[in-house]
Amino acid sequence: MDTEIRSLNDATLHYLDAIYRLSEDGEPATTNTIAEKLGVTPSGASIMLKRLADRKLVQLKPYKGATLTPQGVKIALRTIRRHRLLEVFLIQVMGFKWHEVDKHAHALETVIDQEFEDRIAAITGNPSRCPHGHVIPTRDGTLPPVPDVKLVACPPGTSGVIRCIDTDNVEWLEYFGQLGLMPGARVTLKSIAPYGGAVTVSTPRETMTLGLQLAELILIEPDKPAGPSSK
Amino acid sequence: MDTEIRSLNDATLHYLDAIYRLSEDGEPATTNTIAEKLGVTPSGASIMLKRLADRKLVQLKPYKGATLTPQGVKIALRTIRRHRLLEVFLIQVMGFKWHEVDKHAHALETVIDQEFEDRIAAITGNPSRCPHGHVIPTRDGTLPPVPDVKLVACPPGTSGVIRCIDTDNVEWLEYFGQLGLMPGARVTLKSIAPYGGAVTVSTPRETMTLGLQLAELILIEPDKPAGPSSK
DNA sequence: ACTACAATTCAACACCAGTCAAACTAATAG
DNA sequence: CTATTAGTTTGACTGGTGTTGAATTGTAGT
Repeated sequence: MDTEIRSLNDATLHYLDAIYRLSEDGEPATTNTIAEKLGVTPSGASIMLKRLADRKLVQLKPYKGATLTPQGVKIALRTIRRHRLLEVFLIQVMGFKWHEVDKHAHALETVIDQEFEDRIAAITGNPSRCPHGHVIPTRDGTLPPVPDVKLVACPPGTSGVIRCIDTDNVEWLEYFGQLGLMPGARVTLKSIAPYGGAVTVSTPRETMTLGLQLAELILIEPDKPAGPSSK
Repeated sequence: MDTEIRSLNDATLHYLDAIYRLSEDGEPATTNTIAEKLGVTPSGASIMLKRLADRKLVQLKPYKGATLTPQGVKIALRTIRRHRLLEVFLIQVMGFKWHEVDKHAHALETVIDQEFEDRIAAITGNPSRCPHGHVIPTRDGTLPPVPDVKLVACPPGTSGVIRCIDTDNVEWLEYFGQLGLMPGARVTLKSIAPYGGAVTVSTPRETMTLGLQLAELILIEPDKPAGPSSK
């Protein structure tokens, strides 16, 4: 192994993690959003970003935001792998609820070592996704692509299987859980009211209505059409 | 709960832990031994001790060593509880070997919270001792007394059950494990050669000879004499 | 009582991660 | 094209934990 030994302390890892997640959409992560996510002031984040840039972990365009360097990505993915494996472990082995695991995983992700990571992976059966459905990076630092699509981007009538509930908000997760909307559940999109209106979805058991903000968090794998029907 | 919130960071907890363990014999912990245990220079430890004294966590007699205040003891015992519970968990649930768990427990002991501690305690069945036999402090911060005595302090011929292997030395633990000398095992003290010589002990399976340094680490609960034989 | 030595503390400094308040962009509105 | 403003950076400082090296203290030996 190599990309390891240089003072990768807690703070550094949390910054890289945050930057990675904020720039998943392709846009650089801004100082403000990073600061908010980490609970520090923008000035603090700004200083820290400069330090990370000095260490070649992020590429910094002043006043424009930060993106990770390949080095930074590698380290971030390792932390994210540990976070997500820990989440699986905390539910499978320790009996936590799916809305409780994020904070524990966050605390643990920077203190476990490779040996511990490997052990968790083995015990949990090398899962490919975390309990919320996020893909777990592989040990060698790659992130397998997935066919997930936003439920609300599908035409009404679409059915499929939920693959991910894309949030770490505790209350929302608990709510989704109560509704039975979690990875593995079958859903059908009934309708989307226009202009940010309510979204109606049904599971085999019930039909329910969600605000768009929540509905947008649902990622599904749509059913394959029965045959090779074109058009 | 109360004794909690004031910046009890990593370093503080590790110091209190170290001081507690070094002063278990009644003697104050010296600056040098603390420094050595924590891997810092004596000057660093000295400074830190003063700070801990300012916070009323240790009582400091300059040039003479440090002992914990009741406050400090309480916090130290909580950390030690977490450490030892983690050790049990790491073996029982995660399948680590008994000589591997100390370092992992050390890394984790300062980051888990009360909820996590309670969960581990529940999963492991509220054990009263760690895998090496050290007593686990109770949740309310008391340390139940135990009847352990040093094997080498017993007269030759004494039989009993090993209750504790009192070291965290990885190699030694591994060696003890290979010999089957671990808590729960029956042993009989055969002989102790004078002037720090070899100690011969036997288990139901075999007879073996240990250096005094190792033999001193074995704590047993001697068999009760068959009846109320006086003398 | 004096000396020698080890243990300890002190002084000065360094590093990291943060704060607040002030200065500075970059983009937008008029 | 300037004025405003939201977002960002800088400067000066703080708190926490360390280091090195010099000064100090305690203790044991003669």
